[in-house]
Amino acid sequence: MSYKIKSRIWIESEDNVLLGEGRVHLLKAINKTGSLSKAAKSLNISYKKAWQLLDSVNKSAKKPVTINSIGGKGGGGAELTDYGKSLVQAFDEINRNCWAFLDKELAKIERL
Amino acid sequence: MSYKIKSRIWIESEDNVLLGEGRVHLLKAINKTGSLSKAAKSLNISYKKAWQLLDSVNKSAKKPVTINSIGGKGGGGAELTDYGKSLVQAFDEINRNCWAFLDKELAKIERL
DNA sequence: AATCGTTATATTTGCTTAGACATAACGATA
DNA sequence: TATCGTTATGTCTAAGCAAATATAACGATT
Repeated sequence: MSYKIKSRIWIESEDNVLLGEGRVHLLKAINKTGSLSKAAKSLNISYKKAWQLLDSVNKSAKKPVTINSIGGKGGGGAELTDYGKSLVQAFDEINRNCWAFLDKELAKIERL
Repeated sequence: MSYKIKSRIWIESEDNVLLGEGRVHLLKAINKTGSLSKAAKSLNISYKKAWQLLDSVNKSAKKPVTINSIGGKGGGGAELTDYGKSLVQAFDEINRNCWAFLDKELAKIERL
């Protein structure tokens, strides 16, 4: 009962990271705010870091994860593609399943 | 097929880390060499880092994980207790099971 | 009591990484 | 064509963390 088991999972393609917890948080924030800069602010990370993360996600994904537009109405913005939304959903599901799985496994330590 | 899913798991008690991959590597090396300093060398980490890791393990464990002796024949040494050995074994098993579990889950991403 | 290799611990040095700052490019709208 | 808020990118500084260095304490063996 007194121990907690924790995990971090991430998905790589080649040697780039496609998705991890930070990247998924960012994608969710983009979906909520419609803009990369607003998403960065809401997560309290610098715009640059957010941009680098998003760039790396789009570069290692098979299909575009976001559509980014520069200039125009409101200066531009970013929004998730359907593919991006389903990636986020799948990652969350895997993560939740992993936690549940590990919680069961932890018993092997508790009973020692 | 082109994506890989990776994970790191660790076990906490209160807010100290009991076991993680680095700590388990260290425990295995101690078991092999019979000494903390030799274990550190074999893992290419500084003695100080090794000592800090081991100290934190022993502080957060319910029972002693290693027996460390200072001075005496050969200057001293460190060896795993039976409890320590079974902790290492259990952690390895959980880790392997987690990998297998996640490999199956990855299909949810591949088929998007 | 002198030796030896170890555990145990503090201090300082260096390096990688994150953050702050600055600025260019863009295009719809007015 | 001037404005505006955004995306996109470079540079420089700061800070946190890892590594290197130094040294004390220890006790069986000789």
